[in-house]
Amino acid sequence: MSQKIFNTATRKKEVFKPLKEGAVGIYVCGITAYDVCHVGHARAAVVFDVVVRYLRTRGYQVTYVKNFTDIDDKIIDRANKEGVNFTEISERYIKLHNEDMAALGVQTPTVTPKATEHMEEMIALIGVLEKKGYAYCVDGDVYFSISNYKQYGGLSGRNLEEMIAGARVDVNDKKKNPLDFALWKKSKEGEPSWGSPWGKGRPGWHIECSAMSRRYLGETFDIHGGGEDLIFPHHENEIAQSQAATGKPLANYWMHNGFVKINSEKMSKSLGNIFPVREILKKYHPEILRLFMLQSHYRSPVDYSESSLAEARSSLIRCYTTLRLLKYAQEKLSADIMPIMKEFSAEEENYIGKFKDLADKFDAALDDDFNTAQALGHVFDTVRLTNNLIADEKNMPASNKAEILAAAKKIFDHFGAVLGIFQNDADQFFLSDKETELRKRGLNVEEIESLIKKRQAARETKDWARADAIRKELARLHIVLKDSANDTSWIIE
RNA sequence: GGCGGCAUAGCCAAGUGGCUAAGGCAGCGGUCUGCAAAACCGUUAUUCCCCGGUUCAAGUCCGGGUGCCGCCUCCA
Repeated sequence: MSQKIFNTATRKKEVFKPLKEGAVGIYVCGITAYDVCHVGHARAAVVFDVVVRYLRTRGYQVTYVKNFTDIDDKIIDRANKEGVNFTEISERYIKLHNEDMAALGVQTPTVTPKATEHMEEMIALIGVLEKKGYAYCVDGDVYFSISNYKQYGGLSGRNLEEMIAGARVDVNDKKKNPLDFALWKKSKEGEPSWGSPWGKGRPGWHIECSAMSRRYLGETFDIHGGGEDLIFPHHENEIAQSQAATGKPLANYWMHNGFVKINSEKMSKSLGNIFPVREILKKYHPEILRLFMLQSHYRSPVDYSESSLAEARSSLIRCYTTLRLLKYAQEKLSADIMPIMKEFSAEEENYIGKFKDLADKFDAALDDDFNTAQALGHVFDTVRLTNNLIADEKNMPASNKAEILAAAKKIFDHFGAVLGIFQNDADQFFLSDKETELRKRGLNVEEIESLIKKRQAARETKDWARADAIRKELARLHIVLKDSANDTSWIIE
């Protein structure tokens, strides 16, 4: 089956055809480095991480470019507030961004260019636009002239009259048209600046993406992505700049991820509901956050709340419980001596066929515009099938069993590699989850363990009343016990 | 005011013309267990916001209505 992508430019799902057979160039707008990353950044990062991971498992050679805006008004503001150089701000937040992304299991893009390191390219590009009559300089500022670029508005589906009628664009006497946007901004006294043919200044926001995508991916590349808020004006402006300069399409497919809402409200500074990634990760395992986001389609809005993360946690625990059972079953088996290989029974063939079928369906879901929600449905079906298998395996010859378990493991590895989950050893996951939950609830491990020991002693003397009393006591702390032949394990719910 | 999106069970969420409307969470009944937990089996939407229409056939297409949301200003 072929890859399909919903293209914002046409508002349709299209069959993906890369410019170069077997290779994909993708550019995603990264962060402006002036504050720590929040859930919204995390979603965009995870969405495109999965896109790139999946395309790679499909055999594409992917060049993934994600930029850092490291010079911008907000960065300068912050630097002024703290009384430090702007580079100190941008470097600090780039570093924190990288830590957050690593924690989320987001793979590092192929190239992560910074705006300040591409001044020459930007200035050259502005020069071309000026020469071709698409840009004009007023008093040290350079603006892109919308009226000279007839296709303006193509991506967002707006026309000039409508936008002017919208009349919410800022008033600036220097601009010929209120929708014209800055390519180059004259610097004020004391502001960071770079020399240019138009005098000292710094680049406008949009030009960096045009310059850097061109440098690393060429004049036309396959996929351009970002958050849906970037459609207008950022991506519209990028298209105008790049296409006016080259006369060629900028990108063939435009992908935009939906927003993260917080308890059904828009996340915004004024509402004070910004959730930084690092705060969330103190309370939840990173894969929980990933799973939560991947359970919705990437273009839909997703509503972040404590309860939805708690639900995602239960779902992930379901998966890791099975992964752990699978691991134990395999370990137990490898300790046994392998008898001679037998033919598969009809029942065993049935398992193998079903696993194969689920793996195919998983890929088909991702082929269809990266439908991770549907793909996860198949992951959970695989969990159930694996549980069935583990319950059934007693009747199977060891060698056949080993083969089927290995097939199941391989499928989970594939799911995990694409979605960036199941990347922990199962026991490790439960350990880490337990630590997080204990910290969150301020519970003490020693106390719990000591109660469990007392209960164990009571059980040995068959003092069920006492054992149950302790179980009840722990249940009040949301601790659920699981008894096995000779010990008791526990988990926090 | 302009442009766009969404509305599916108690909650979250796939499905965009055709077999029994995925999956997760929560709940209930059962198997297992000293009791539990996990797992498994069964169960929880005669119906997809409302009203019309197209069609042999609609959650899925078209028209109208209602409600919610996003963008148009920096924003993932």
